[in-house]
Amino acid sequence: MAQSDTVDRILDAAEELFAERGFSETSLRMITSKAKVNLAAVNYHFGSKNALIHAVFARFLTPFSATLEKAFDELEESCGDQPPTLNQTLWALTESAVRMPQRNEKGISIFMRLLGLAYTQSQGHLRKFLEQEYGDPFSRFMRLLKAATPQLSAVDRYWRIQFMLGATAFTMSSSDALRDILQNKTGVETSVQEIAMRLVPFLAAGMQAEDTMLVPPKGSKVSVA
Amino acid sequence: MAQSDTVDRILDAAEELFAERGFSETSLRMITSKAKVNLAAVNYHFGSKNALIHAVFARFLTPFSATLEKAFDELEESCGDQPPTLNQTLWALTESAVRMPQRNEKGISIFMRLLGLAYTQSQGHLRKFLEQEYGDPFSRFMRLLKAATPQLSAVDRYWRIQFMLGATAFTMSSSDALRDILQNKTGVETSVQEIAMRLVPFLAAGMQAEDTMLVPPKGSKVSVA
DNA sequence: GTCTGTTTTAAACATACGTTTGAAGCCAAT
DNA sequence: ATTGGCTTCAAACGTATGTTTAAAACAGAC
Repeated sequence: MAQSDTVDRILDAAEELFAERGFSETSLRMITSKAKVNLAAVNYHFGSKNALIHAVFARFLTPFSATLEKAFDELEESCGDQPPTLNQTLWALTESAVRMPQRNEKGISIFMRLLGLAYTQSQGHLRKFLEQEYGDPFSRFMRLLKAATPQLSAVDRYWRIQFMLGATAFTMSSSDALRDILQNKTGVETSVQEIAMRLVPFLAAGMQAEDTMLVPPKGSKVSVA
Repeated sequence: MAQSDTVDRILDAAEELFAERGFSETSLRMITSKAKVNLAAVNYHFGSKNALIHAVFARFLTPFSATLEKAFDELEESCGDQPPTLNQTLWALTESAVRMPQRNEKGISIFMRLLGLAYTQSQGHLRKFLEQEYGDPFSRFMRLLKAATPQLSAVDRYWRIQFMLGATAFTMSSSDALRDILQNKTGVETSVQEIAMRLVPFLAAGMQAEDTMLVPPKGSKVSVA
């Protein structure tokens, strides 16, 4: 609560509403009324709705990318001249995400959902903003992946990275809903940490799959182009 | 052009625009002007924008689910009393999708993107519509997956299916863009069929991953809850 | 206490949206 | 030629959006 800082109250409300409903589906009036501030406050403090969206991402992503860079530094150092393994790389990313200081109990899952939305909901301005602001740690992650999977051809690696991104972004972007469904069906509670721990082995196994299965089973009508 | 059927022209334009920009970000005015029909035509022929969205999905999904049911029938028959394997099940789905008669060269990739959007862009009405209309083949697919992965716990299977859906929907939904990137970087051409053939082994491997990796590598600070 | 710059407020603005209306157009059957 | 049922059309409706305005409230410095 503190001294009722308007800017933070707006960011908190926006973060939550964006995650629940998406960007275009969330109006400034929803945000300001949830934040209990005047409608004009958003344009006064941020300039525009798009700038507010950027600010929501920056508030999480700036400290996160710093944490991630540090984790990669440590990892590479501890490996000496050997490149880190695939598992180590994926875990470094996962831990950096999970261990981020969280504003509230929902914390990380809200942000995962936002990242997923950023990817799927093709808001040009957001894509450009993220690329420009946080392209470096992303490229570094890509370089680590390349070193960790030397057995893959460039084309194979390219596609499998897309598959990984997809599984992650998609799952995280609806993780709340998915968790609720599972909760209702089986009574099992699932934390974001647990999802991540299930996701990593899945991704690692897929990434390292033998492509002997590339040939369809006999009788299949799909032909190799 | 045939006899300039307004309904089809609207469906074509809507399908393409929805896939490009999402549902809320596509206005009826964009659709009708792309389709070169009057604005009121949508409400006249479909009743509402939501009903138009449903119609776009139904036009593809109805024949597809019929094809898929047939493919599952054949598969189960050819297997006798043995349940189909994971690979067979995934291939049956893939082939049904790939072999659908396509209206144009983009065909399937447009529709994959729409399916991805339907999942992420949480449009309540769409979710309800799809569940109600096409829940049966989906449940059947789930049952086949369950029979093909008896070694997995229900919870593991649940999450891994989500990961599969994610990798698929995400990759396919942006496959055009991804293909172009790869084309520019390496000069390699990739068809949707080829993507599918790379995807299936990835999914199968992830699905069947040993979960011994569930324990983080030593030195990790992530604890099992 | 007055002044100065910042923040908040209520109101309005301009624009875009989905939807509705009622007249006009069309085309086959009478 | 006239009727009757679809279909198209231009125009308008009501509502919601992001943004701007100008006055009011506030805070700290002098």
